[in-house]
Amino acid sequence: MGRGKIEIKRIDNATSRQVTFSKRRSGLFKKARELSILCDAEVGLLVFSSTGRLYDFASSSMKSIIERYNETKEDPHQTMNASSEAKNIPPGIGCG
Amino acid sequence: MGRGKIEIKRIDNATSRQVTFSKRRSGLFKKARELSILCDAEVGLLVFSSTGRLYDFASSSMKSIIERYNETKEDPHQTMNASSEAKNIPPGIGCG
DNA sequence: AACTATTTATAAGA
DNA sequence: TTCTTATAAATAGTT
Repeated sequence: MGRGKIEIKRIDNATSRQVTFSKRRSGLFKKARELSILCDAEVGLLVFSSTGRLYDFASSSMKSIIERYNETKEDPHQTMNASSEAKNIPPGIGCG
Repeated sequence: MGRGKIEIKRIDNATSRQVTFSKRRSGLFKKARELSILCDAEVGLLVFSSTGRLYDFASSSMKSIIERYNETKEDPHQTMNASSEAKNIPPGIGCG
């Protein structure tokens, strides 16, 4: 979205990269917040800039979200999950 | 962005909420990935739907991102951080 | 930091 | 739930 289309590849110019990081980070966090509110979802977002600074957002508390993540990973049964690492079939959807 | 503007508040209708969740989740993950590539950032995103399903994205490995997060929280010195929970002053920006 | 021309995302609807 | 379309938002390049 902008004056021109861009390729999704690392921005070489450090200044442009910093400016884009600032703009897109802002947009990403806004959307993470909106998703959590609109859809009643629990969202945790962690971003480390290339200079090592941390930016985070958590709809509840990051600690509880990470704990829930770890529990879900240990016990995939409790709620079933569809992570990008362990693809699976949604429970009760399309399995009538 | 759509046929009409919407308020950012929980969507009551369960079906609409599910549809919106699906669309926006997709957009959020796409942008998380783009930010990590364009700006050479380390990004971790955790989303639990209201039905308890987990969706995640990690530009490297979620484990390492969580560890880095915990380390940064324990030792705010190593790189300084600007989390939403602990506001602070950006190092070397706007300071003289 | 502000400004817009454009590209994207997406709310409704089919 | 996938596809389409009108419109709202995000943002790339510029100032």
